[in-house]
Amino acid sequence: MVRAPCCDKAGLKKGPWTPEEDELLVSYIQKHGHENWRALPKLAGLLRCGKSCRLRWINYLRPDIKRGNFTPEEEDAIIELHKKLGNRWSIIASKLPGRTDNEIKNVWHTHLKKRLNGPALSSKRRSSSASRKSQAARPHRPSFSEVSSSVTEASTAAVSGENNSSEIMSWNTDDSSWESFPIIDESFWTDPVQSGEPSDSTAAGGGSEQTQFPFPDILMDDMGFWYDLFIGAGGEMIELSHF
DNA sequence: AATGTGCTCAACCGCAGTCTT
DNA sequence: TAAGACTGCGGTTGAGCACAT
Repeated sequence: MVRAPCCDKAGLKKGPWTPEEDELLVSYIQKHGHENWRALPKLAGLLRCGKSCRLRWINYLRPDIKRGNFTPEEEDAIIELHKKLGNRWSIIASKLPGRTDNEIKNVWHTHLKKRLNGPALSSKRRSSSASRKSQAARPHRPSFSEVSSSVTEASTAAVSGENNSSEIMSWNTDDSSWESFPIIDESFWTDPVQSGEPSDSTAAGGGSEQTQFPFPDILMDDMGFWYDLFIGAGGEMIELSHF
């Protein structure tokens, strides 16, 4: 085989990422994208394996990560989707804009599972992340804007959290450019009008306990294929994909 | 104030599927 | 077609924090 041998772990750093490493990673991806994770750390000057870089980017440095606590609507969505899909966290995450599979997995194991199975949360902790007063002593967890603003201010001026912008940036690997998308704020989860009234199909069943929320709805067709629908801005149903 | 316990979450590990040569 | 490289996913772990005693 012509390819280089698999990840040589000797000398590669592990553990929490430093702000300097974050900056290197963001800076590199801004300029070159992330087509080859394995080669990326070397090219970016990082002593990390590609896997670690990918994880860091996907879970924390990506510009479209939604920060903050999970809303009750999001939690309900996770529960509903988990009923249908099981532990397919990446698919569940794809239905919750701005949330990562890792984050959802954590919330499920530490919070939602207990809410479903057992008695209410212990008296010691009544909310998950909401009760955390400070993250200061934790490993550095910067926002994308925090990292990228020190890299190239111009390219990230509209990133979430800055300038009260209503857009987030996303790297398009097809044409190696940044794309902007509307920010989905808290009201997205709580205001059904904003994202279009869900069709009757999700609310049908008169008085059923089925949660009504503006997420893609997972359905199974006659052939046994799962597919999902997303409620468009005008309330129309948009089929996204089969899986 | 000190200690113990439980919780959170960032990050790692290993596996499986896909891709490339 | 086979073999190895690469990517993505789910499970798990452990450091550090909050809260109770």
